[in-house]
Amino acid sequence: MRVRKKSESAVVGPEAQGTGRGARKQMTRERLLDAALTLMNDGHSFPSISLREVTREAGVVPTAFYRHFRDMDELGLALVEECGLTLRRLLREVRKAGVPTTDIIRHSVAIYLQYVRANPRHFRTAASERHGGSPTMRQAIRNEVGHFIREMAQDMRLIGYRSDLPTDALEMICSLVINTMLNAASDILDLPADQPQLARELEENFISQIRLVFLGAEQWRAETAASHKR
Amino acid sequence: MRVRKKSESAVVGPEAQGTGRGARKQMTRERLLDAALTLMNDGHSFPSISLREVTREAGVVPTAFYRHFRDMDELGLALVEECGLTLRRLLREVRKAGVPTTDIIRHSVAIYLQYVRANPRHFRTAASERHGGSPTMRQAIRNEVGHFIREMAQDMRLIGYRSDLPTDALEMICSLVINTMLNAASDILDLPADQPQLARELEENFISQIRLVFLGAEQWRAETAASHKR
DNA sequence: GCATTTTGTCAACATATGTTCACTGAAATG
DNA sequence: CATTTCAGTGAACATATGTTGACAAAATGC
Repeated sequence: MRVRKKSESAVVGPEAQGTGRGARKQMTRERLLDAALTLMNDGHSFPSISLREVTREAGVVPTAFYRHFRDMDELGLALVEECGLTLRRLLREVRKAGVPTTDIIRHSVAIYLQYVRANPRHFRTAASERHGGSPTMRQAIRNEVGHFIREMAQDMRLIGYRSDLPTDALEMICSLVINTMLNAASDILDLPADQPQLARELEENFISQIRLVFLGAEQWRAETAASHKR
Repeated sequence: MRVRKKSESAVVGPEAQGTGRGARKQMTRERLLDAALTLMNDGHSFPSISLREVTREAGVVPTAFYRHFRDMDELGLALVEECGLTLRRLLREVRKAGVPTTDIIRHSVAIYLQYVRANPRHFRTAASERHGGSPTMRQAIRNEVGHFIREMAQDMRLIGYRSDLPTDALEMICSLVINTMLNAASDILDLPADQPQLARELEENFISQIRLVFLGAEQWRAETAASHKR
C-alpha cells in the first residue's frame, strides 16, 4: 500500500481558472503544445524533440501525453494549425490597418515585423518546418501557406490592386511576397539580440526586397508570360 | 580466445579503387557523409538522425564513426561544405553557358532545375537545414549562401548587368533570386514523382517569379530606396 | 449518493542511443 | 623482416526513449 502525498493532480497552471473537466483537459493540452513550441524555439527542430521532452517541459508525466495526442505527429499537426491561426490573425490585422495611400509597404512591413517579434515561436516553427521537418508536417504547412496565399490574393483583388491580372498571376505574386516574408522572419529571429544595428540593416533589406517585388508586379503583364510560353 | 572469421576489414565499397590507407579512410568518410545525405533525403531532418543510423546506413560499426568525426555536429558541417561545393559548381556551369541574349531566364532556370534533379539530396539538405536544423548547421548554411550571393552579384557586375547600381542593391536582388531558387527546389523535390503535370506548373510558376524579380530589378532605382529612407 | 467516465500518475518493459575500452589485422615505416 | 600506426571491430555501459497496464481521484451522469 502506497501513500500518496503529492497527488493533487499536480498539473495546475498559473492561470488555471477553468474549473470544468473539459476545460482543464484543454488547458494541459495547450500546455503540451506550448512546451513543444518553446522547445523548438531554442534550436531543436521538431522531429528531433522527443515525446518525453515535451511532457517534461509541460510538467506532466509522459503517459499523460496519450490522453491528448496519438503520437508526436498529431501534435505536430495541431502545432501547424496554431501557427496558421497566428498568420490569419496577422493578415486580419494588416487588413484592418486599411490602405494607407503613402508608403504602404513600409507600413505593412512594420506591422509584420512587430507580429513576428510578438510571436517568435510560431514564426520560427513555420519557417523551420516548412522545408525541413517530417513529411506530414511539411505537407500541412504547405497547405496552410497555400490558404494564406489565396487569401492574400483575394484581398488584393478586393482593394483593386492590379485587377486586370488573372488570379494565377496574383497568387504567383503573393507567394513570392510570402516566401520573402517567411524568409525574413527566420533571418530576423536568428539575429543575436544585442545587435540592433544588424536588425535595422536586415529590416531595410527586407523592405527593399518587398518593394522590388511590387515594382516588378506593377510592370507585370499577362502577355509577357504568355508570349514567352509559346 | 575469440575466433574471427568475418574480419576482412568488412568495409569495401563497390567502387573501392583507392589502395592507399589514407585513400581508404577518406572513402569510408565519404560513405558516412553519403549515408547521412541519403537518410535526410527520405524525410528525416538532420538533427533527428542518429549517429548509429548513419553508421548502419554506411555499413560500418558505430564506433568507427569517431575515426572521422568528433560528433554529429562535425559531420553536419562537412555536409554543408559539400552542398556548398555543389552550389558553386552550379554557378560555374551557368556562367559557362555564357550570356544567351534571348530568354536567358528560362535558359538558366532549365540548367538550375536539371542540377537540382541531379543532386536532389544536396538541395534538399540545403533547403531543409537552412531554417530548421541545429543552430550550428544553420549558421554554416547561412554563410555558404552568403558567399554564393556575393559571388553571383559579382558575376552580374562582370557581365555588366545594372552596372549603375551599388553592390548592396545587387546583392539584395541576388539574395531575392536565390531565396526563390531554394524555395522552388524544395517544392519541386517534394512533388510526387508520378505527376509530371504538377511539375510543369510549378516550373512555370518558378520562371514567372524569377522573371518578375528581374522585371523589378530593371526598374529599381537607388534613389527610390533612398528617398523613402529619409 | 452511487456508479461511471476520464485525466493524470506510477511502475515497468523492451528497445535505441552515445560513448568507453580493449582488440585485430593490414598498411606504413625503419 | 620486425615494429609501429591506425581504421575498423565487438562487447559492454549508462542513459533515454516510446509504450503498456493498473491505479487514483476528481468531475460527471443518473
